Amino acid sequence: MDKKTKVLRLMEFLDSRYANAECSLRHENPFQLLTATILSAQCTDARVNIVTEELFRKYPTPKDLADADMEELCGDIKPTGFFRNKAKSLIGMGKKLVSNHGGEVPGTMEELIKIPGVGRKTANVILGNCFGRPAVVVDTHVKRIAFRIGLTGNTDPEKIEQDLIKIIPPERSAEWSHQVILFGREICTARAPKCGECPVNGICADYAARIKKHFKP
DNA sequence: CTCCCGATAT
DNA sequence: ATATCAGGAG
Repeated sequence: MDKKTKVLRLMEFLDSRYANAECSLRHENPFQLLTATILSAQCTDARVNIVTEELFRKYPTPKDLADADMEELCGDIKPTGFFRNKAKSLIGMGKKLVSNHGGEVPGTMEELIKIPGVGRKTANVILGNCFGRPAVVVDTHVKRIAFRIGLTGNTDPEKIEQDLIKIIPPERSAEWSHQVILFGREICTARAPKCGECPVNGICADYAARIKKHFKP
């Protein structure tokens, strides 16, 4: 089965199961989403949302983050893990927005990835959710699922992004990313994927390999 | 490539 | 006990 057929069937399933999928990081503006996304590295969205509830009250603007005390900010975000790296990133991000972008979140990939703590994944979250731009978000779930199904043979996130851009309709790429992430949390999990109850196991290269391995004549 | 790191599920 | 969670920097 070719990739385009797989993507078509996958999207059909995703639309039926996860209609109107939205960003699961709680936010009210681009600055808040950027903050939450930086915190979301190797951490569940649910935990980020717990932390940001208070964080957004304490640091409502980029300037507030720019002026934040390092030790205090570490304490504020500690439950999300990697807190020293993330605190440094958030302060650097605040300073960058104030000094280079008039306190606003920029809307291009080129500018976004120059911000401390922001790589292509985080940049695509912002472009897709705040600017309505085509954006395939290659996070741990998208990476795992694209590889399992056989939509890519690459393991490098940027190459996976390039592979997916060719086969996902641009106007739907942002929502597609959300849907795949929900699918990854619920069914196609990293540790023990629920292949038996997976509605799209028929298009999955990894599932086919598992079946073949278990079936020994 | 390694390091960063707390919380949760398995 | 260990793998994993909306990764990025050096």
